[in-house]
Amino acid sequence: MSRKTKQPKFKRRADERPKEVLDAALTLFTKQGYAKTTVDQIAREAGLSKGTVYLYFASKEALLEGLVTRTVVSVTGSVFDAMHGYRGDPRPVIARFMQTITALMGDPMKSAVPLLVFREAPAAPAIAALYRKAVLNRALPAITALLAQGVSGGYIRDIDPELTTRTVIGPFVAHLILSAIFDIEPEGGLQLDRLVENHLTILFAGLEPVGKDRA
Amino acid sequence: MSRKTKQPKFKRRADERPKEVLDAALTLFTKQGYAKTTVDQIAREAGLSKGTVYLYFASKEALLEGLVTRTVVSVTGSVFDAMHGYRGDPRPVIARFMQTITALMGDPMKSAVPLLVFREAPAAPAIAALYRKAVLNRALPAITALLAQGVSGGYIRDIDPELTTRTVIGPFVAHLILSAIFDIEPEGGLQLDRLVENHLTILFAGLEPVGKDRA
DNA sequence: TGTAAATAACTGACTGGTCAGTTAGTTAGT
DNA sequence: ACTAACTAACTGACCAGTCAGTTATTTACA
Repeated sequence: MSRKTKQPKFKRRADERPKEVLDAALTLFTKQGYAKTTVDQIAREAGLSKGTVYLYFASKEALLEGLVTRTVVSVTGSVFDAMHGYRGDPRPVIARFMQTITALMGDPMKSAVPLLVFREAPAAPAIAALYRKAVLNRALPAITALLAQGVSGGYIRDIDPELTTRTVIGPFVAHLILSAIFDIEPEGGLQLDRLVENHLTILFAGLEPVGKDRA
Repeated sequence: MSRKTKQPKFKRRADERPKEVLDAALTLFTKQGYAKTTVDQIAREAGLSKGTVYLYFASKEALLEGLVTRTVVSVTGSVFDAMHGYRGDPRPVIARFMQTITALMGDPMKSAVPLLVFREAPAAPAIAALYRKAVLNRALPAITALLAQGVSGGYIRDIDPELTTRTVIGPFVAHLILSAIFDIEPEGGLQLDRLVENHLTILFAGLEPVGKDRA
Protein backbone atom coordinates (compact mmCIF):
# COMPACT_ATOMS: atom_id res chain seq x y z
CA MET A 1 0.00 0.00 0.00
CA SER A 2 2.76 2.46 0.80
CA ARG A 3 5.08 3.50 -1.95
CA LYS A 4 8.29 1.63 -2.42
CA THR A 5 10.33 4.76 -3.23
CA LYS A 6 12.83 4.62 -0.46
CA GLN A 7 12.63 7.89 1.43
CA PRO A 8 15.26 7.13 4.04
CA LYS A 9 14.07 7.85 7.53
CA PHE A 10 17.30 9.50 8.54
CA LYS A 11 20.82 10.24 7.42
CA ARG A 12 23.89 9.26 9.36
CA ARG A 13 25.86 12.41 9.96
CA ALA A 14 27.62 12.04 13.25
CA ASP A 15 29.94 14.97 12.69
CA GLU A 16 27.34 17.65 12.13
CA ARG A 17 24.92 16.53 14.81
CA PRO A 18 26.35 18.18 17.90
CA LYS A 19 26.44 21.58 16.28
CA GLU A 20 22.91 21.19 14.99
CA VAL A 21 21.64 20.09 18.36
CA LEU A 22 23.25 23.07 20.04
CA ASP A 23 21.75 25.43 17.50
CA ALA A 24 18.33 23.97 18.11
CA ALA A 25 18.81 24.16 21.87
CA LEU A 26 19.86 27.78 21.69
CA THR A 27 16.85 28.71 19.62
CA LEU A 28 14.42 27.07 21.98
CA PHE A 29 16.11 28.03 25.24
CA THR A 30 16.08 31.62 24.10
CA LYS A 31 12.46 31.58 23.08
CA GLN A 32 11.00 29.58 25.98
CA GLY A 33 13.65 29.43 28.64
CA TYR A 34 15.62 26.40 29.74
CA ALA A 35 13.05 24.84 32.05
CA LYS A 36 10.15 25.02 29.63
CA THR A 37 12.09 23.48 26.80
CA THR A 38 11.99 19.70 26.59
CA VAL A 39 14.77 17.60 25.20
CA ASP A 40 12.28 16.11 22.79
CA GLN A 41 11.52 19.54 21.36
CA ILE A 42 15.20 20.16 20.85
CA ALA A 43 15.53 16.84 19.08
CA ARG A 44 12.62 17.61 16.74
CA GLU A 45 13.99 21.06 16.01
CA ALA A 46 17.26 19.44 15.01
CA GLY A 47 15.41 16.80 12.98
CA LEU A 48 16.27 13.95 15.30
CA SER A 49 14.76 11.75 17.92
CA LYS A 50 15.40 12.30 21.56
CA GLY A 51 17.57 9.23 21.98
CA THR A 52 20.07 10.59 19.52
CA VAL A 53 20.52 13.75 21.47
CA TYR A 54 21.66 11.57 24.34
CA LEU A 55 24.29 9.99 22.14
CA TYR A 56 26.02 13.33 21.95
CA PHE A 57 25.17 15.01 25.23
CA ALA A 58 25.06 13.37 28.61
CA SER A 59 22.19 15.43 29.97
CA LYS A 60 20.00 18.41 29.36
CA GLU A 61 22.31 20.56 31.41
CA ALA A 62 25.25 19.46 29.29
CA LEU A 63 23.51 21.17 26.38
CA LEU A 64 23.56 24.45 28.24
CA GLU A 65 27.15 23.95 29.16
CA GLY A 66 27.98 23.13 25.56
CA LEU A 67 26.42 26.37 24.43
CA VAL A 68 28.36 28.43 26.88
CA THR A 69 31.62 26.71 26.11
CA ARG A 70 31.17 27.09 22.39
CA THR A 71 30.58 30.81 22.66
CA VAL A 72 33.16 31.46 25.29
CA VAL A 73 35.92 29.75 23.37
CA SER A 74 35.30 31.89 20.33
CA VAL A 75 35.75 35.09 22.31
CA THR A 76 38.67 34.03 24.43
CA GLY A 77 41.88 35.92 24.36
CA SER A 78 40.91 38.23 21.59
CA VAL A 79 40.45 41.66 23.07
CA PHE A 80 41.28 41.44 26.69
CA ASP A 81 44.85 40.33 26.58
CA ALA A 82 45.84 43.26 24.44
CA MET A 83 44.64 45.56 27.20
CA HIS A 84 46.80 44.40 30.01
CA GLY A 85 50.20 45.61 28.99
CA TYR A 86 48.95 48.73 27.29
CA ARG A 87 50.46 52.14 28.08
CA GLY A 88 48.99 55.40 26.91
CA ASP A 89 45.63 57.01 26.42
CA PRO A 90 43.06 54.31 27.16
CA ARG A 91 40.36 55.88 25.07
CA PRO A 92 41.19 54.38 21.68
CA VAL A 93 41.36 50.96 23.29
CA ILE A 94 37.99 51.47 24.93
CA ALA A 95 36.54 52.52 21.61
CA ARG A 96 37.82 49.37 19.96
CA PHE A 97 36.53 47.26 22.82
CA MET A 98 33.08 48.68 22.27
CA GLN A 99 33.20 47.85 18.61
CA THR A 100 33.84 44.27 19.61
CA ILE A 101 30.97 44.26 22.05
CA THR A 102 28.50 45.65 19.58
CA ALA A 103 29.61 43.25 16.89
CA LEU A 104 28.59 40.46 19.25
CA MET A 105 25.40 42.16 20.35
CA GLY A 106 24.31 42.63 16.78
CA ASP A 107 24.23 38.89 16.23
CA PRO A 108 21.23 37.52 18.13
CA MET A 109 22.73 34.05 18.10
CA LYS A 110 25.72 35.33 20.07
CA SER A 111 24.09 37.77 22.44
CA ALA A 112 21.58 35.10 23.40
CA VAL A 113 24.14 33.10 25.32
CA PRO A 114 25.03 35.66 27.98
CA LEU A 115 21.34 36.27 28.50
CA LEU A 116 20.80 32.57 28.96
CA VAL A 117 23.61 32.39 31.45
CA PHE A 118 22.11 35.21 33.53
CA ARG A 119 18.79 33.52 33.59
CA GLU A 120 19.98 30.08 34.55
CA ALA A 121 22.85 31.06 36.80
CA PRO A 122 21.12 30.59 40.16
CA ALA A 123 19.80 27.16 39.25
CA ALA A 124 23.00 26.12 37.49
CA PRO A 125 25.95 27.48 39.43
CA ALA A 126 28.44 25.47 37.42
CA ILE A 127 27.45 27.33 34.29
CA ALA A 128 27.68 30.66 36.04
CA ALA A 129 31.14 29.80 37.30
CA LEU A 130 32.24 28.79 33.84
CA TYR A 131 31.11 32.08 32.38
CA ARG A 132 32.54 34.11 35.19
CA LYS A 133 35.89 32.47 34.86
CA ALA A 134 36.13 32.55 31.08
CA VAL A 135 34.63 35.96 30.40
CA LEU A 136 34.01 38.23 33.34
CA ASN A 137 37.15 37.54 35.30
CA ARG A 138 39.13 38.31 32.18
CA ALA A 139 37.25 41.29 30.83
CA LEU A 140 36.62 43.27 33.98
CA PRO A 141 40.14 43.27 35.39
CA ALA A 142 41.46 44.10 31.94
CA ILE A 143 39.31 47.21 31.73
CA THR A 144 40.08 48.12 35.30
CA ALA A 145 43.81 47.88 34.65
CA LEU A 146 43.49 49.90 31.49
CA LEU A 147 41.67 52.67 33.32
CA ALA A 148 44.04 52.64 36.28
CA GLN A 149 46.94 53.03 33.94
CA GLY A 150 45.17 55.88 32.21
CA VAL A 151 44.64 57.65 35.50
CA SER A 152 48.19 57.31 36.71
CA GLY A 153 49.48 58.38 33.30
CA GLY A 154 47.34 61.51 33.46
CA TYR A 155 45.38 60.59 30.35
CA ILE A 156 42.07 60.60 32.12
CA ARG A 157 40.48 62.14 35.17
CA ASP A 158 41.08 60.63 38.59
CA ILE A 159 38.18 58.22 38.86
CA ASP A 160 37.85 54.82 40.54
CA PRO A 161 38.92 52.31 37.89
CA GLU A 162 36.94 49.40 39.30
CA LEU A 163 33.67 51.31 39.56
CA THR A 164 34.17 53.07 36.26
CA THR A 165 34.12 49.67 34.63
CA ARG A 166 30.37 49.68 35.30
CA THR A 167 30.01 53.04 33.62
CA VAL A 168 31.89 51.78 30.57
CA ILE A 169 29.98 48.56 29.99
CA GLY A 170 26.69 49.29 31.74
CA PRO A 171 24.90 50.95 28.86
CA PHE A 172 25.41 47.91 26.68
CA VAL A 173 24.08 45.59 29.31
CA ALA A 174 21.06 47.82 29.76
CA HIS A 175 20.48 48.11 26.05
CA LEU A 176 20.68 44.36 25.60
CA ILE A 177 18.23 43.66 28.38
CA LEU A 178 15.76 46.28 27.30
CA SER A 179 15.68 45.02 23.76
CA ALA A 180 16.02 41.27 24.22
CA ILE A 181 13.88 40.85 27.30
CA PHE A 182 11.41 43.67 27.22
CA ASP A 183 11.39 44.37 23.55
CA ILE A 184 12.08 48.05 24.14
CA GLU A 185 14.14 49.62 21.41
CA PRO A 186 14.95 53.18 20.48
CA GLU A 187 12.94 54.63 17.64
CA GLY A 188 14.09 53.08 14.43
CA GLY A 189 15.59 49.82 15.61
CA LEU A 190 18.52 48.71 17.69
CA GLN A 191 20.80 51.61 16.75
CA LEU A 192 23.93 49.95 18.03
CA ASP A 193 26.29 52.22 16.13
CA ARG A 194 24.58 55.31 17.39
CA LEU A 195 24.52 53.90 20.91
CA VAL A 196 28.29 53.49 20.84
CA GLU A 197 28.81 56.93 19.40
CA ASN A 198 26.51 58.61 21.89
CA HIS A 199 27.94 56.75 24.84
CA LEU A 200 31.52 57.41 23.81
CA THR A 201 30.87 61.10 23.42
CA ILE A 202 29.65 61.37 26.98
CA LEU A 203 32.16 58.94 28.44
CA PHE A 204 35.21 60.48 26.84
CA ALA A 205 34.17 64.01 27.69
CA GLY A 206 33.46 62.80 31.20
CA LEU A 207 36.87 61.21 31.56
CA GLU A 208 38.73 64.27 30.26
CA PRO A 209 41.38 65.16 32.82
CA VAL A 210 40.90 68.35 34.81
CA GLY A 211 43.69 70.67 35.98
CA LYS A 212 44.52 69.06 39.27
CA ASP A 213 44.76 65.56 37.81
CA ARG A 214 48.03 66.40 36.05
CA ALA A 215 49.93 66.53 39.30
CA MET B 1 0.15 8.22 75.24
CA SER B 2 0.62 11.67 73.79
CA ARG B 3 0.69 14.69 76.06
CA LYS B 4 -2.50 16.51 76.61
CA THR B 5 -0.83 19.99 76.50
CA LYS B 6 -2.54 21.37 73.48
CA GLN B 7 0.12 22.39 71.03
CA PRO B 8 -2.18 23.66 68.31
CA LYS B 9 -1.27 22.43 64.85
CA PHE B 10 -1.77 25.82 63.32
CA LYS B 11 -2.95 29.31 63.96
CA ARG B 12 -5.65 31.03 61.94
CA ARG B 13 -4.13 34.18 60.61
CA ALA B 14 -5.78 34.84 57.30
CA ASP B 15 -4.61 38.42 57.09
CA GLU B 16 -0.91 37.81 57.39
CA ARG B 17 -0.78 34.72 55.21
CA PRO B 18 -0.55 36.23 51.73
CA LYS B 19 2.35 38.45 52.69
CA GLU B 20 4.15 35.57 54.35
CA VAL B 21 3.62 33.33 51.36
CA LEU B 22 4.99 35.97 49.02
CA ASP B 23 8.03 36.49 51.21
CA ALA B 24 8.70 32.78 51.19
CA ALA B 25 8.21 32.61 47.44
CA LEU B 26 10.61 35.48 46.86
CA THR B 27 13.28 33.88 48.99
CA LEU B 28 13.05 30.56 47.20
CA PHE B 29 12.56 31.90 43.68
CA THR B 30 15.63 34.04 44.15
CA LYS B 31 17.74 31.23 45.49
CA GLN B 32 16.65 28.44 43.16
CA GLY B 33 14.76 30.03 40.31
CA TYR B 34 11.05 29.80 39.62
CA ALA B 35 11.01 26.46 37.86
CA LYS B 36 13.04 24.62 40.46
CA THR B 37 10.94 25.84 43.34
CA THR B 38 7.95 23.72 44.25
CA VAL B 39 4.79 25.12 45.75
CA ASP B 40 5.21 22.70 48.59
CA GLN B 41 8.61 24.19 49.43
CA ILE B 42 7.07 27.64 49.50
CA ALA B 43 4.33 26.41 51.79
CA ARG B 44 6.86 24.87 54.20
CA GLU B 45 8.98 28.00 54.18
CA ALA B 46 5.89 29.97 55.15
CA GLY B 47 4.97 27.39 57.77
CA LEU B 48 1.90 26.14 55.93
CA SER B 49 0.66 23.23 53.93
CA LYS B 50 0.42 23.39 50.20
CA GLY B 51 -3.35 23.46 50.14
CA THR B 52 -3.39 26.70 52.07
CA VAL B 53 -1.22 28.42 49.53
CA TYR B 54 -3.92 27.68 47.00
CA LEU B 55 -6.51 29.34 49.21
CA TYR B 56 -4.74 32.62 48.64
CA PHE B 57 -3.21 32.25 45.21
CA ALA B 58 -4.80 30.67 42.21
CA SER B 59 -1.63 29.17 40.77
CA LYS B 60 2.10 29.10 41.04
CA GLU B 61 2.36 31.82 38.44
CA ALA B 62 -0.01 33.99 40.44
CA LEU B 63 2.65 34.03 43.15
CA LEU B 64 5.13 35.53 40.73
CA GLU B 65 2.58 38.05 39.61
CA GLY B 66 1.79 38.89 43.20
CA LEU B 67 5.45 39.59 43.88
CA VAL B 68 5.78 41.91 40.93
CA THR B 69 2.58 43.77 41.72
CA ARG B 70 3.52 44.25 45.34
CA THR B 71 6.87 45.77 44.45
CA VAL B 72 5.67 47.80 41.54
CA VAL B 73 2.88 49.42 43.49
CA SER B 74 5.27 50.63 46.12
CA VAL B 75 7.42 52.42 43.56
CA THR B 76 4.69 53.84 41.41
CA GLY B 77 4.39 57.50 40.83
CA SER B 78 7.13 58.47 43.19
CA VAL B 79 10.01 59.79 41.18
CA PHE B 80 8.98 59.68 37.58
CA ASP B 81 6.04 62.00 37.57
CA ALA B 82 8.05 64.82 39.07
CA MET B 83 10.35 64.60 36.04
CA HIS B 84 7.89 65.22 33.30
CA GLY B 85 7.00 68.82 33.76
CA TYR B 86 10.44 69.83 34.99
CA ARG B 87 12.28 72.80 33.45
CA GLY B 88 15.87 73.61 34.17
CA ASP B 89 19.16 71.85 34.66
CA PRO B 90 18.35 68.12 34.66
CA ARG B 91 21.39 67.17 36.68
CA PRO B 92 20.00 67.62 40.18
CA VAL B 93 16.97 65.57 39.20
CA ILE B 94 19.18 62.84 37.82
CA ALA B 95 21.17 62.83 41.02
CA ARG B 96 18.01 62.42 43.07
CA PHE B 97 16.79 59.69 40.78
CA MET B 98 19.96 57.75 41.38
CA GLN B 99 19.57 58.06 45.11
CA THR B 100 16.19 56.41 44.71
CA ILE B 101 17.59 53.63 42.58
CA THR B 102 20.37 52.83 44.99
CA ALA B 103 18.04 52.90 47.94
CA LEU B 104 16.11 50.10 46.22
CA MET B 105 19.24 48.25 45.15
CA GLY B 106 20.57 48.27 48.67
CA ASP B 107 17.61 46.23 49.88
CA PRO B 108 18.06 42.69 48.55
CA MET B 109 14.35 41.98 49.04
CA LYS B 110 13.51 44.76 46.60
CA SER B 111 16.23 44.37 44.01
CA ALA B 112 15.43 40.68 43.77
CA VAL B 113 12.14 41.32 42.02
CA PRO B 114 13.46 42.99 38.87
CA LEU B 115 16.01 40.22 38.58
CA LEU B 116 13.27 37.66 38.86
CA VAL B 117 11.15 39.35 36.26
CA PHE B 118 13.99 39.49 33.97
CA ARG B 119 14.77 35.83 34.40
CA GLU B 120 11.24 34.62 33.93
CA ALA B 121 10.16 37.07 31.27
CA PRO B 122 10.45 34.78 28.24
CA ALA B 123 8.48 32.00 29.87
CA ALA B 124 5.96 34.37 31.46
CA PRO B 125 5.22 37.18 29.03
CA ALA B 126 2.33 38.46 31.11
CA ILE B 127 4.68 39.24 33.95
CA ALA B 128 7.12 40.95 31.64
CA ALA B 129 4.32 43.08 30.22
CA LEU B 130 3.19 44.05 33.68
CA TYR B 131 6.64 45.19 34.66
CA ARG B 132 7.23 46.96 31.40
CA LYS B 133 4.01 48.86 31.70
CA ALA B 134 4.28 49.79 35.35
CA VAL B 135 7.98 50.56 35.55
CA LEU B 136 9.90 50.76 32.33
CA ASN B 137 7.36 52.60 30.23
CA ARG B 138 7.16 55.20 32.95
CA ALA B 139 10.79 55.54 33.94
CA LEU B 140 12.46 55.57 30.55
CA PRO B 141 10.30 58.20 28.84
CA ALA B 142 10.54 60.35 31.95
CA ILE B 143 14.33 60.34 31.80
CA THR B 144 14.28 60.84 28.05
CA ALA B 145 11.99 63.86 28.39
CA LEU B 146 14.12 65.27 31.15
CA LEU B 147 17.26 65.00 29.04
CA ALA B 148 15.60 66.39 25.91
CA GLN B 149 14.46 69.36 27.87
CA GLY B 150 17.98 69.81 29.22
CA VAL B 151 19.41 69.78 25.73
CA SER B 152 16.99 72.27 24.28
CA GLY B 153 17.42 74.52 27.29
CA GLY B 154 21.19 74.47 26.79
CA TYR B 155 21.85 72.93 30.19
CA ILE B 156 23.60 69.92 28.75
CA ARG B 157 25.46 68.93 25.64
CA ASP B 158 23.59 67.95 22.51
CA ILE B 159 23.25 64.22 22.95
CA ASP B 160 20.53 61.76 21.94
CA PRO B 161 18.13 61.71 24.89
CA GLU B 162 16.77 58.26 24.21
CA LEU B 163 20.16 56.60 23.92
CA THR B 164 21.61 58.58 26.80
CA THR B 165 19.03 56.95 29.01
CA ARG B 166 21.11 53.79 28.69
CA THR B 167 24.21 55.64 29.77
CA VAL B 168 22.40 57.02 32.80
CA ILE B 169 20.93 53.79 34.14
CA GLY B 170 23.25 51.20 32.59
CA PRO B 171 25.89 51.16 35.28
CA PHE B 172 23.32 50.29 37.91
CA VAL B 173 21.94 47.46 35.87
CA ALA B 174 25.44 46.15 35.31
CA HIS B 175 26.35 46.50 38.96
CA LEU B 176 23.23 44.66 40.03
CA ILE B 177 23.81 41.78 37.67
CA LEU B 178 27.46 41.42 38.51
CA SER B 179 26.80 41.29 42.20
CA ALA B 180 23.52 39.41 42.38
CA ILE B 181 24.12 36.87 39.63
CA PHE B 182 27.84 36.44 39.47
CA ASP B 183 28.76 37.50 42.94
CA ILE B 184 31.30 39.96 41.64
CA GLU B 185 31.65 43.02 43.83
CA PRO B 186 34.18 45.81 44.03
CA GLU B 187 36.77 45.48 46.73
CA GLY B 188 35.14 46.15 50.05
CA GLY B 189 31.52 45.33 49.31
CA LEU B 190 28.74 46.76 47.21
CA GLN B 191 29.89 50.37 47.42
CA LEU B 192 26.61 51.78 46.16
CA ASP B 193 27.32 55.29 47.39
CA ARG B 194 30.69 55.36 45.78
CA LEU B 195 29.24 53.91 42.59
CA VAL B 196 26.76 56.77 42.37
CA GLU B 197 29.40 59.35 43.12
CA ASN B 198 31.85 57.96 40.60
CA HIS B 199 29.26 57.57 37.90
CA LEU B 200 27.84 61.04 38.46
CA THR B 201 31.25 62.63 38.24
CA ILE B 202 31.84 61.13 34.82
CA LEU B 203 28.29 61.59 33.59
CA PHE B 204 27.93 65.21 34.59
CA ALA B 205 31.32 66.15 33.23
CA GLY B 206 30.40 64.29 30.07
CA LEU B 207 27.13 66.13 29.70
CA GLU B 208 28.67 69.57 30.25
CA PRO B 209 27.62 71.75 27.34
CA VAL B 210 30.28 72.78 24.84
CA GLY B 211 30.39 76.14 23.05
CA LYS B 212 28.30 75.37 20.04
CA ASP B 213 25.46 73.86 22.07
CA ARG B 214 24.37 77.26 23.33
CA ALA B 215 23.05 78.27 19.93
C1' DT C 1 -20.13 32.40 82.07
C1' DG C 2 -20.28 27.91 79.91
C1' DT C 3 -21.08 25.09 75.80
C1' DA C 4 -22.92 23.73 71.48
C1' DA C 5 -23.49 24.81 66.69
C1' DA C 6 -21.61 27.19 62.78
C1' DT C 7 -17.95 28.76 60.05
C1' DA C 8 -13.38 29.91 58.56
C1' DA C 9 -8.73 28.30 58.16
C1' DC C 10 -5.96 24.77 57.32
C1' DT C 11 -4.06 19.87 56.30
C1' DG C 12 -2.22 16.14 53.65
C1' DA C 13 -3.12 12.36 50.70
C1' DC C 14 -4.20 11.74 46.04
C1' DT C 15 -4.39 12.31 40.81
C1' DG C 16 -3.23 13.19 36.23
C1' DG C 17 0.05 14.76 33.42
C1' DT C 18 4.81 15.78 32.12
C1' DC C 19 9.43 14.82 31.08
C1' DA C 20 14.55 13.43 31.66
C1' DG C 21 16.89 9.68 30.77
C1' DT C 22 17.14 4.42 29.17
C1' DT C 23 17.08 0.61 26.11
C1' DA C 24 15.64 -2.89 22.85
C1' DG C 25 15.31 -2.97 18.39
C1' DT C 26 15.74 -0.92 13.39
C1' DT C 27 18.09 1.30 9.46
C1' DA C 28 21.85 3.26 6.74
C1' DG C 29 26.13 2.86 4.98
C1' DT C 30 30.45 0.29 3.91
C1' DA D 1 27.54 -9.19 7.29
C1' DC D 2 28.83 -5.90 10.14
C1' DT D 3 28.37 -1.90 13.01
C1' DA D 4 27.68 2.99 13.81
C1' DA D 5 23.86 5.87 13.86
C1' DC D 6 19.47 6.35 14.87
C1' DT D 7 14.45 5.51 16.48
C1' DA D 8 10.54 5.04 19.45
C1' DA D 9 8.47 2.98 23.15
C1' DC D 10 9.15 2.72 27.89
C1' DT D 11 10.05 3.87 32.99
C1' DG D 12 10.33 6.18 37.14
C1' DA D 13 10.39 10.42 39.49
C1' DC D 14 8.41 14.61 40.19
C1' DC D 15 4.98 18.12 40.99
C1' DA D 16 0.90 21.49 40.19
C1' DG D 17 -3.41 21.55 41.51
C1' DT D 18 -7.66 19.27 44.01
C1' DC D 19 -10.57 17.92 47.67
C1' DA D 20 -12.47 15.34 51.57
C1' DG D 21 -11.76 15.75 56.01
C1' DT D 22 -9.76 18.06 60.44
C1' DT D 23 -8.87 21.78 63.68
C1' DA D 24 -9.18 26.45 65.44
C1' DT D 25 -12.01 30.31 66.39
C1' DT D 26 -16.35 32.82 66.55
C1' DT D 27 -21.13 33.15 67.41
C1' DA D 28 -25.49 32.11 69.51
C1' DC D 29 -27.99 30.85 73.02
C1' DA D 30 -28.76 29.06 77.78
